[in-house]
Amino acid sequence: MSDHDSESGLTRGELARATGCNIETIRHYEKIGMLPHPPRTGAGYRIYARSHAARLRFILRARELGFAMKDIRGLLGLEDGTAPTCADVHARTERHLADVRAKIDDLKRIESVLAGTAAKCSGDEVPDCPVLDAITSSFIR
Amino acid sequence: MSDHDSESGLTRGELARATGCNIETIRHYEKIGMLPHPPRTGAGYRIYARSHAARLRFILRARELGFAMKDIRGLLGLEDGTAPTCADVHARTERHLADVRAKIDDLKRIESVLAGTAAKCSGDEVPDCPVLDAITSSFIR
DNA sequence: TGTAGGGTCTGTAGCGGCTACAGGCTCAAG
DNA sequence: CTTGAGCCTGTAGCCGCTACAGACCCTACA
Repeated sequence: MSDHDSESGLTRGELARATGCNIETIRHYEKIGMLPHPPRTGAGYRIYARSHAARLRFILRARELGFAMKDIRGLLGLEDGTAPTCADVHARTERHLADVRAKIDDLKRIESVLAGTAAKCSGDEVPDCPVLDAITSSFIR
Repeated sequence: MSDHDSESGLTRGELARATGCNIETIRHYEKIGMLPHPPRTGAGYRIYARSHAARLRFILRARELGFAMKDIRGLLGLEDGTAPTCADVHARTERHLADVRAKIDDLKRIESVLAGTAAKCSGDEVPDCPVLDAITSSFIR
């Protein structure tokens, strides 16, 4: 590109490759305000700086950690426009941690039901199956 | 309703209450073929029999167990139109069980990251936060 | 200098799995 | 006969992307 001077910015595709993010997702995050509008070349190409890459990586890792989009917004200070305090972050993290633990418990219950019924299953070529019976009659929680 | 004779069928609302399912979801499941088209009254009201209720409960419980929609279709014999054999069900269940276990592992990793960083957090009214640092620099898996 | 091929731009539509209307009919109770 | 609840239909919206189509632009090579 015409103004790709030395080690300056990244194109959208380069940012995508650098972060492992889908290229379209970058545009999406910009549209919903998770990423700031980057400057553009004369021809309209987006040019991303290190700060954009850092922010995108932050979002992707928070996502990996299972934070909901609105929590990520909060962590980024996008809700009220001010950087969150450590106390804010702590509260949000504790809440999310509780959710994660609850989900682990749910899944463990599910696991035991599945493991228990699957073990009873003959694996035969018959239509009568203990797993189906278990789904038909078992209650979770 | 005019033909609500003794212990015959349920209306959509009654089925919803009887199963705990959202009333609109019932129509949705019919539309996507998870529930058969029920007979109708002269005025066009759906009338559900015991078999419909049983099938809907099956779907809801399979959903609680975390089965994906296409697996539920399989368990219901909707994929090839024939009742699944015990072997089919077993295979599907084992696959799902593996997914569940993988998800539990993921969440446990997430839990330990969150718990570890949250513990370091002062909870002060400052903007500098170890949780944010952790998200910025930690890699999952 | 021309051209081929990649990359990027925009807007819009689609995914799954529901959920929530609006606007009209029908039913049962008072 | 009226009132209010329930049901009918179709359609639109939700989230968080993802995938186009059709146009433009940039680089490399002949």
